[in-house]
Amino acid sequence: MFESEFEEKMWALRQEKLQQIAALGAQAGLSTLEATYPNSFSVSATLDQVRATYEPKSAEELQAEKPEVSVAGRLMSIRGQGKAGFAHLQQNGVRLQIYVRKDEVGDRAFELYKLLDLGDHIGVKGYVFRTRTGELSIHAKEIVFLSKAMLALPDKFHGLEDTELRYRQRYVDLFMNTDVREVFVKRAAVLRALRKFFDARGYIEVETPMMQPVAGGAAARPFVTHHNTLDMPLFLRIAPELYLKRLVVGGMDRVYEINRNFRNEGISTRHNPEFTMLEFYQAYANYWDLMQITEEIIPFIANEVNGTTLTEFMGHEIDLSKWTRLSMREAIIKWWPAAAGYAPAMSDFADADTVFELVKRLRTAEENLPYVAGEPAGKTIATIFETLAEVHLIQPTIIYDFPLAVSPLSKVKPDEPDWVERFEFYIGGFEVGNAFSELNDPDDQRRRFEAQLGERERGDDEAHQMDADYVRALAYGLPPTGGEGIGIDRLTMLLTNSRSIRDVILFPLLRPQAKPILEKTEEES
RNA sequence: GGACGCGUAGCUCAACUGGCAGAGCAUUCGACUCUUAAUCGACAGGUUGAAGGUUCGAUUCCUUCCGCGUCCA
Repeated sequence: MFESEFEEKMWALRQEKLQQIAALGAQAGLSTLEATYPNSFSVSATLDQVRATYEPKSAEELQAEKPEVSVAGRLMSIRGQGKAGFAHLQQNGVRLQIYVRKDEVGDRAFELYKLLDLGDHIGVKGYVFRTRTGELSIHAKEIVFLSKAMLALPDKFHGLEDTELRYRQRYVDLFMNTDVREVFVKRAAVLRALRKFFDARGYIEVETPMMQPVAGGAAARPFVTHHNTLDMPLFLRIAPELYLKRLVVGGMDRVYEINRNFRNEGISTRHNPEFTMLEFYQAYANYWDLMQITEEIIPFIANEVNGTTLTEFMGHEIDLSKWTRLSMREAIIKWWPAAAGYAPAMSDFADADTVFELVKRLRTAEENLPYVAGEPAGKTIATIFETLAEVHLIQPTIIYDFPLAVSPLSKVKPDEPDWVERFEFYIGGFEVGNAFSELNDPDDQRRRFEAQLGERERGDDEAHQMDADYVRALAYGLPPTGGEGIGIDRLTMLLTNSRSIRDVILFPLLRPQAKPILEKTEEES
């Protein structure tokens, strides 16, 4: 069925128009298919190129030259004028006006012009000129029909504004809202800039399994699937981390991967179940080196994508070249709420009892702090940090030194065995990246996995699983290595001032719609 | 998972305290050979997200469900 009677009628009407277009084509010796759904059209330039070439020229210059072009695009506006008419073609988000006169294109082409609807694709041959109001246009000498829009376009002035419809019918969103197109052009520029950065520094781009027998490398619940022939369960990866470090063991000293991760958790303006992550690993580097690289790569990408390190995000002016570094403990102290009494001292983070005192003080201050009795103190500290500090981290900030308890893959600090050489960086009030000196002691790694299994039994289904083969890989010797992950969707949000992660993902996950959009059941003899 | 908000024509939106469901764009027909949110004239377009309830009467009030959004966890 159609969405409505309206759509069904329109579809039928446009089928009739196609038949009339076929009849016009037949007069020129074209078959019905050639006239209604031709399989190519030869253009001499894109609309963008026509603009770039002729925009600098005056009306007089163009009048003298009458440069001939052949262009194609989608009709986005049509203004009839009796025996003439104007229309706008759009291609790749760029519009160009065409001018059609019956006495110039002939009776048959003008008949065709009158059969055109908004959304149709046509080819136009003619010469470039300027209208009386100065708009660069193409004076048509020939019109070629290329493809019909069977459905009505959204309001030509307001476009498609309904958020749900924009996500569900991104194909409409993209041609109606050119700023949406711009976001995804920038997203592509982000990926290009990342590859440029790493390729120039001797990193090798690799692809590791998306389907893994053990989903490791992060704290998250995985999606489960099944391989029929092998009759085995598989998990969509939550991170490529453990495979990339296997590659460093294998002697690929510098590797990076840009690919999708899948996490079976909630959806929000910052979370989509599948998202794109960059991870890179560098042998003989530690987390201090990674901080250095982070402070280089973010401004580099901003410059490549936007031509500036300044970005406007949700009303904040952010300079991606100016960084602050704070340890996690310093950040908690800095943003300790006055209502919870005097700020903690460094020694308050030392053991479970003093950390629990902090929890009690925050509870009296009515801070909404998730806390599970019996959880490791380090986990509590990390939660306190997220609760108190995260929202303040608008300007680029590196938060370093994480509790061992929430970092099963990081190397401990030599002088503080409960803390690890790990940092996350925050921009715009959310986490963008995560990095650490990689744990490379296989015995220690095995013990950490076993501790995680304990957490899992305690009910934490995000705790890490045992990956025995990864431990075996480490046993062949992983050099001292630094590794980092950067969330590409979130980085793109920052560079495009997008409030929701769904605005930087072409097809964000939505619940299936109750009504089918267009389930054509018409019996076609 | 929780709180709040939204859902009316293909699109963008109205509809007062519960009283005949409307407009613009798009579509259809007509006029117009430099228009650009073209203009002018005429026509058509509705299961008000779904189901139930209150009421003489529900787009409006109530309940449940569906979808989306924002904030929180």
